[in-house]
Amino acid sequence: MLKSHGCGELRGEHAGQRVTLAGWVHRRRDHGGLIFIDLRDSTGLVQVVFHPEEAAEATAVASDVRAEFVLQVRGDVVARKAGTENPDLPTGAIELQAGEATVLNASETPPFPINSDTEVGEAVRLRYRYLDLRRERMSENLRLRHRIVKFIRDFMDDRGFLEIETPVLGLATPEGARDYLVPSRVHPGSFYALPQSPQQWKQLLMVAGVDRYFQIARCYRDEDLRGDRQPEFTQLDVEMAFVEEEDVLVLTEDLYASMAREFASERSIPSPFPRITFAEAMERWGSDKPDLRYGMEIADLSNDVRGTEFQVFSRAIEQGGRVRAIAVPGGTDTARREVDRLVDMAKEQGAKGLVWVQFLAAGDGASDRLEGLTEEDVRSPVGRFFTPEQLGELGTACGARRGDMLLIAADRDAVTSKVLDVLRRHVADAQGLASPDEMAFAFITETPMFEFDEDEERWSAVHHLFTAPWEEDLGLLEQDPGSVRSHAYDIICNGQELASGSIRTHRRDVLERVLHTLGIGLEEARLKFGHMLEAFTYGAPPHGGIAPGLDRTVALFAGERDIREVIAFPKTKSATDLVMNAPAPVTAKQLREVHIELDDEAEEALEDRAAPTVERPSEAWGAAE
RNA sequence: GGCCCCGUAGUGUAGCGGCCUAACACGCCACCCUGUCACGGUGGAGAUCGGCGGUUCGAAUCCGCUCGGGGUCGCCA
Repeated sequence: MLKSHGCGELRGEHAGQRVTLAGWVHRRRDHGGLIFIDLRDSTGLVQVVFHPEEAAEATAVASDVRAEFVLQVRGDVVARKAGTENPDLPTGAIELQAGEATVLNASETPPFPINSDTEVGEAVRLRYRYLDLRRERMSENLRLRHRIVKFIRDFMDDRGFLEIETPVLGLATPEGARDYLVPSRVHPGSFYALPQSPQQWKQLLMVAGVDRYFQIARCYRDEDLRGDRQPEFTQLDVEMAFVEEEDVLVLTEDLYASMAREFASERSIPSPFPRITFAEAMERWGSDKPDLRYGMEIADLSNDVRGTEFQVFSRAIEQGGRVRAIAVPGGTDTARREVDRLVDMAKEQGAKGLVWVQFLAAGDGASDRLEGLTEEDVRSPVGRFFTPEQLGELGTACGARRGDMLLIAADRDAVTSKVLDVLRRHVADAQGLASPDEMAFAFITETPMFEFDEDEERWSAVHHLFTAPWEEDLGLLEQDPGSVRSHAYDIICNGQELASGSIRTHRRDVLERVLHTLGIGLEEARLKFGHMLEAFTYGAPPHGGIAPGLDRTVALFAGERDIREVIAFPKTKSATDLVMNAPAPVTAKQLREVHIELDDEAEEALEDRAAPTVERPSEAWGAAE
């Protein structure tokens, strides 16, 4: 080894020892004689002192060294002189008196500072990801991710789960996301698909008699990206045989509660995790993944406004919709411009409009209840349709006080839910209502089995087609698919879905009826799912599972908003890798081998293909090899 | 695929028709400084404003296209 200790490991008790360290020059403080260097490696930082009188050669080396040079130093660990300790540093009680120093490698000045957490543009960070990962925040995220993965492996192992790898080269699936395809050289015209998840493999493992399976599995989806979506991401894939919904939920709660204790002991979690049905979540928050850290629940005002002459409300109700609202605390202070913005946001979500009512704050000491309101106490575009008392009653129904603002939407439930959910989250964000010290876990259960796809005019599976419908709803499968409940469930936290799973249909007859409802004919089913249908005829055990998103889970514990911050080498929004510059064209020979021909669009795109925007000084260097 | 935002020295920002011969901070280079730890001091180098085209007497500033990054809706679980 080129070093005897990690830089960050040294403590007072090491004083007097002779050690060898190796690491990067984090920062250099040259006093024109005496030189201090903060040496950094994966374990942390330590201060190295170079005394010109005691180690002239080493000091000469130190004076030529620059940021990010790789340096090896041999010397004595000494307690710092009284008054020169640094309490901000774990190693601040001691320092290394350099005896010898060797430059193991020089470094160009990095494109952005490694030794400070200055904000740097995404593109530059991704282009030089290996340098970005050297920075404290990123290296801590990598470390946390490792600890979480290790924790999960130990946790699953303790409970008798077997980690089994499944193929990456598989079969394209007709349902769900777009597949990444891999052309076959040996079978001209045929393609593998990268797995969107190991869903079918893990169910086959259940048929194989593996009672308890898990895998830290990479999944691939060729869809447009977001801050919380990458083309390749990682799931903790879990499946169990001979279980019911309750068993999976209990395991999942145990896992997340344990992780929260281990990695976020300072944050509060609910115990037990609330169970909320899908229908209740939509009713109270308009979302299947509500942020439960704050209130502003949706109230149904339909009965209060049923007979109103304000047609926006009455007509919406006549047409089968409802009038629903949330009360924004302190919303009366909202500037007119911001209120207009809320109206625009509502329209973007498909609402025809948004009615708002502001209840002006009462004078000092007066009650803030919505009683005895006068014209002056209320501000609203629909003021002339309602008396102040009527508006006050609407407000009271929403739990509003004086000073608050009602946001009222009138439409089909699908629209009002979506609109009020977006507004609720927006307002909470703007007002900082969500406490960072809270992790509001909850399960969402009784998810509908199907939803109607308006575009394709057919039913599609909300979770996926192997999900088991409720036994008591089986009769509705053909007549009223929309009201069939399923044994699909999600675990959510702070407005994010962390995992979803289900009890599967292990019976072939039920699976065939589900396929029928989805409009997948027997012939097509045999072609795409024949292996599953077949496997289920050989004594498939009842089984079910769940698949937590690992990236989101780590991001949650790391306090990161964006899963890119917890992935070592993420891709940009356009699914490119800025480090390697992938994807890239391949040679004509490679294309011929896999029997692929480019169309005109592809040829044109290759001609216009932009040179890398960021200069690559190292390219000439690489080309010489 | 639609809509929106951004693109100025190495990094982060300012400038938003002529005052820009492009400013500031950090970084970088040189010199000075023996106890600092975001060390300090003095001096200096460094961008023609992502690219292309247009408007204008005049463009970093306005317009169009394009490339790249990001957000959002669709898509995706």
